[in-house]
Amino acid sequence: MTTGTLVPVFAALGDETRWSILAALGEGDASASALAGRLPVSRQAIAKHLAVLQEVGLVEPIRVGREVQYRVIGSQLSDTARRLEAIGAEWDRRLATIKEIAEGL
Amino acid sequence: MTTGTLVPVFAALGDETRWSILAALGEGDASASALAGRLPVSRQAIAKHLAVLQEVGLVEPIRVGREVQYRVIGSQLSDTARRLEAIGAEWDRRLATIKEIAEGL
DNA sequence: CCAGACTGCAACCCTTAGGTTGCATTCGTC
DNA sequence: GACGAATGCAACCTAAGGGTTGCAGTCTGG
Repeated sequence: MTTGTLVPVFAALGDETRWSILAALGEGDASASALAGRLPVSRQAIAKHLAVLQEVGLVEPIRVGREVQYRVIGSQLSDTARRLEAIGAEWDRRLATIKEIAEGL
Repeated sequence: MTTGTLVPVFAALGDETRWSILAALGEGDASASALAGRLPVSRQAIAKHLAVLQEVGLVEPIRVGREVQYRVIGSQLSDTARRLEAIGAEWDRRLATIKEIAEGL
């Protein structure tokens, strides 16, 4: 079972505030300050969340003038989904095998 | 964006020890006590993790004699993967749209 | 029926994670 | 070149999460 760098991604996705940030970024790229205007948390809190998201490759920073805007990397979500799907399928397959054995096939 | 009950699942999947438990359960159903024999944590710690995993539907308890064995629900993993995939695709689509607009198509 | 094993509950410890405020710094824009 | 807006850094607070130990309860299996 290669979980590899997968767990930190899930940890990053396991926070409501970060999903709010991702959702807000879905409306278009935005800086930490801009996001702070739309979400009920401070700019610094958002900066920390963005750091976490960037760490696991869910978001990328883009300098625009004196701002640092962030963009969601959708492919990382898709990639993570595929890896999770593979694991889920693996478990289904394994359980099916166990079931067959139990039923004496 | 309907994240619904998705976030707690990711939170549950964002812990290495819980993946160890899931991996161990992949070898076959097992009780908290049995798992404690294979993993470097106490039975009670494992019991807590199992409670979390059960809470989000990743695992189900099965009484066998005086034991309570746990089984991985692979379909929940697959289901979560599909929902994540859908979100990732949505983002890709949206970014593509933004890109087209930016390029003046 | 009784001993032993397994589960369940509770209290407690410690670290981390999410959040805040405040200040320093950088870097465009005018 | 200076002002202002934005970022970055640091200290701090609090709650929650992962872990432990200990004990009570329950229930099977011989």
